[in-house]
Amino acid sequence: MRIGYPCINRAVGCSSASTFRLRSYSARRLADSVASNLACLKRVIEWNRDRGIGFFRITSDLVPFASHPVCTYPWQRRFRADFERLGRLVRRCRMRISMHPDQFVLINALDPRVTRRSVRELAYHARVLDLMKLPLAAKLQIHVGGLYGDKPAGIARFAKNFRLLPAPVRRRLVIENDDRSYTVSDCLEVHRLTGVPVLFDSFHHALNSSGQSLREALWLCIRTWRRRDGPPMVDYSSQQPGARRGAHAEHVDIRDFRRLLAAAPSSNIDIMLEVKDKEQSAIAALVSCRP
DNA sequence: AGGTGTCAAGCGTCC
DNA sequence: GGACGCTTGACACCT
Repeated sequence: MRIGYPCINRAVGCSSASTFRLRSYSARRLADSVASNLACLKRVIEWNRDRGIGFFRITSDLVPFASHPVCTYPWQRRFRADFERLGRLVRRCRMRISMHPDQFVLINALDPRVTRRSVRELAYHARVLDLMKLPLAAKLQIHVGGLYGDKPAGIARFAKNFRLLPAPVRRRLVIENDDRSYTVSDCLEVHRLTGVPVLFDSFHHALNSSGQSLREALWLCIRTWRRRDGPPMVDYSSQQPGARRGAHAEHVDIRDFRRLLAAAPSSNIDIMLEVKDKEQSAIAALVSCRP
């Protein structure tokens, strides 16, 4: 089992997500940002490796505006060697990598222009993982998408558009149950139609349940992962006491976290802690698992 | 140097 | 119809 955290490391003292405003776009600005982001990403991966953290989500801001028409800079060619070096580092320490394109990415949008932009954005994410030469176990996780007042139609549209995705995207894509629209059962239906693995989010399941117990939902999702997809990924977070329902906790609640571990059928899963203090909670969770 | 309004993209919810 | 939240953090302009 590997434990990880998303995107930002507050301890290492640099950011791999530095960006700028669209108005300030220039080839120079982009190249400088990417160079600085990649240098920081290397430091973060080494930081994780040295502390036994084997799972990490790379920020979508690694290459700012990568899928925007304004970005004509050949960043893939310019930074090819840097991506390859990073990929070698990741593979050497057997680290698991994921990415999570943000809420604007909708495979099942009603507006075909939105879907088109989403595919471009997904292609950028897949390109990053491909440039690093990471195995297919390095995944892109998204939600099923918009509801538009008709869930069965939303699921059908996802399944239809999934088949049209470029292969580099399709083979890395996984879907995650979300906190208000598509439940674990809905995601399992999408899996039945498309074969796409389901990433179980324990907090979202608690907020937007389809009736299964934690254990049952976890097992059902785990079964959707094939060997080539790598160990099933799971997102974990908990409610911040006193905050808005759905607000992520400041720090991991170790007792709650252990409930998730106890529900798992084996240790062959990778768990991402979506907690505000990021690497600190990952370390705390790791320590709690040690005998 | 420090304060703060605002930032590419879309949905659903609440007012 | 508009503000807000979503993995929010940090950019960029203001004083």
